[in-house]
Amino acid sequence: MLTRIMPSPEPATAEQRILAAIRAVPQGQVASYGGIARRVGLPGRARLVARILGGSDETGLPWHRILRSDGRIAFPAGSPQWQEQVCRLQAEGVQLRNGRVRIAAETDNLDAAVWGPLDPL
DNA sequence: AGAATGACAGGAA
DNA sequence: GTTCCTGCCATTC
Repeated sequence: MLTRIMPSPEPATAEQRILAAIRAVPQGQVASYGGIARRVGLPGRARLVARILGGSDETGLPWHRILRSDGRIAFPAGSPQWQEQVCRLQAEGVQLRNGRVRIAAETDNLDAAVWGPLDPL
């Protein structure tokens, strides 16, 4: 049989891969929209990640661990969603300062700070 | 088909 | 350090 053929490196749709990458972010850790996009082989599609995230109603999806590239929460400061995200992050021990994640001085890269040396970003 | 919009990113001021 | 402006992609009017 030729069943062993698995030509496509990406098993699912872009949406599937993106959601999977988001689910993979461990508790107490965060990642950026652009970083997620890169991890699933979609460089430059940060806004697509945002759209998928907002469109998904999946429960248990760690949407609150996804931040902007500068570590700032994407929602308008003070909005209900913003406050919700702040609460969830703090509950996981993420240090925030004015709705912005405090990043270790050593790593200026948000994703590297938390995801560690997984792969080059 | 062209214009506007959005849970973005990066560089300039 | 911050704010502002421009570039990008995909979707919706």
